[in-house]
Amino acid sequence: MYDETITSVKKTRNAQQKQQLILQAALEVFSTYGLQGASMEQIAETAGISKSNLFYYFAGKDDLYVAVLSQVLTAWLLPLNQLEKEQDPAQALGNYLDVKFQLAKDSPQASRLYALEMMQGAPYINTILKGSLKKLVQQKTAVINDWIEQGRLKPVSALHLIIHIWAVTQHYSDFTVQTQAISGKTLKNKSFYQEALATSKQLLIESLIPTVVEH
Amino acid sequence: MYDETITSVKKTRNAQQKQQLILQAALEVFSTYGLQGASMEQIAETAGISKSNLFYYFAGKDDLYVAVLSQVLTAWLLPLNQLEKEQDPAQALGNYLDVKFQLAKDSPQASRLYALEMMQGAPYINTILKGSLKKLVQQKTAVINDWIEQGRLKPVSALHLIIHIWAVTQHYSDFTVQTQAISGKTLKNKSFYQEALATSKQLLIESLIPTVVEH
DNA sequence: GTCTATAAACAGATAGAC
DNA sequence: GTCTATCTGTTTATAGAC
Repeated sequence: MYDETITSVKKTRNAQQKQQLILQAALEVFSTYGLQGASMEQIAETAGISKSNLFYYFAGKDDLYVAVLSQVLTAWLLPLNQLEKEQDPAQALGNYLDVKFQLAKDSPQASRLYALEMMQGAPYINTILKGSLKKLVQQKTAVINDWIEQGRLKPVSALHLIIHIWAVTQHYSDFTVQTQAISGKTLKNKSFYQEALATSKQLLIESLIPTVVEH
Repeated sequence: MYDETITSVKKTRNAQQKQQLILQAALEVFSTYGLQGASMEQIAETAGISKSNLFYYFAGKDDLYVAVLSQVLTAWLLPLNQLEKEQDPAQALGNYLDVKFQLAKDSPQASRLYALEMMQGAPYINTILKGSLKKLVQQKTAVINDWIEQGRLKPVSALHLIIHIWAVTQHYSDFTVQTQAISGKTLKNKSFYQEALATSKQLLIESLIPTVVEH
């Protein structure tokens, strides 16, 4: 009886660990070759298991893809939740840029997978985009517009400001090869990282902070 | 004799037209599914010809891909050449943004193909990036730095400014689905196009134009 | 849970008739 | 130049032994 319990707990733990192992391997392969370009064999190999064993854990290629994509999507959209109108605009937006740049540097695979899914028309997450993401963006553009009305931020299109932040962070992550080719550096280089982040803050945030006029 | 000449001219013309037709179809399919995800069958189908006929015009999948990619690469990097230090900074940079936004709107497939190639490590054009693109960027960062030294532009990292412009234009093109999902609009919508472009100019260019101080 | 073997479909590419 | 037929390898997915 004791043994059974212990064994079953162990198995559950192993199963969960193995699932995470598979998801990690799948992220690696899917983010490199895309959904169509990736093969289950390659994913199994990367995870260090057999192909048929992989099919034991996930019913099919699509199932596995959706599982990986869901994880990425959550991590990707979470940081925007932090923006609140009670905060100082420069601080809040600066913090958001910080977090997004961190993600761009530390999770290039997640970034690429997200981009690949978007570029193929987001067939698996279109409903989520039109649902919770749209709602989230509406809330946060309201926050930014609030700042503008209070004179704490210069007039700017809130929607396009958010898009610009997404564009830049996504680009530094997804176009590493191009950046590396023309500059020899990537976000992994500390001074390059600081320079990129500083330029983003200068252009996308500081330029929007009203200059206090003394009387 | 007359007939032969006419026939051969016709055939040449047809062959060229057909090659262009194939390249167009290939761009469509490659940009949607990526190199690995695309199939020669699908490309042939899109072009309205048989698979074996496609193999008559292009030796293999890679050959066709490189042909398409070369066309895109040329169109993609050409506009940057226009930047010259004799120009007015606001005008020159504004014009560059105009052209890049036009491309983003009118050539979403080329944009996507370029992005896909980058995201997969640019295996087919890495040498070009490290060669002529790097050289081009060095020339143009020099132009921007010249403007800054002359006090015609506020201090900013020239390299990262260029990267920011690339990031934004690429994003509006490649992430159309996301933009559409959250706003209901794309660059095809005139007012949305104007708003996006205006915001980019505000953040990436106008914020860098020195305010003339009267004495 | 994990393996070997294999089915079934599909992909890139070629041969050869017309 | 274009077609049909086909070869060859790869891919998703399953059956069944252990």
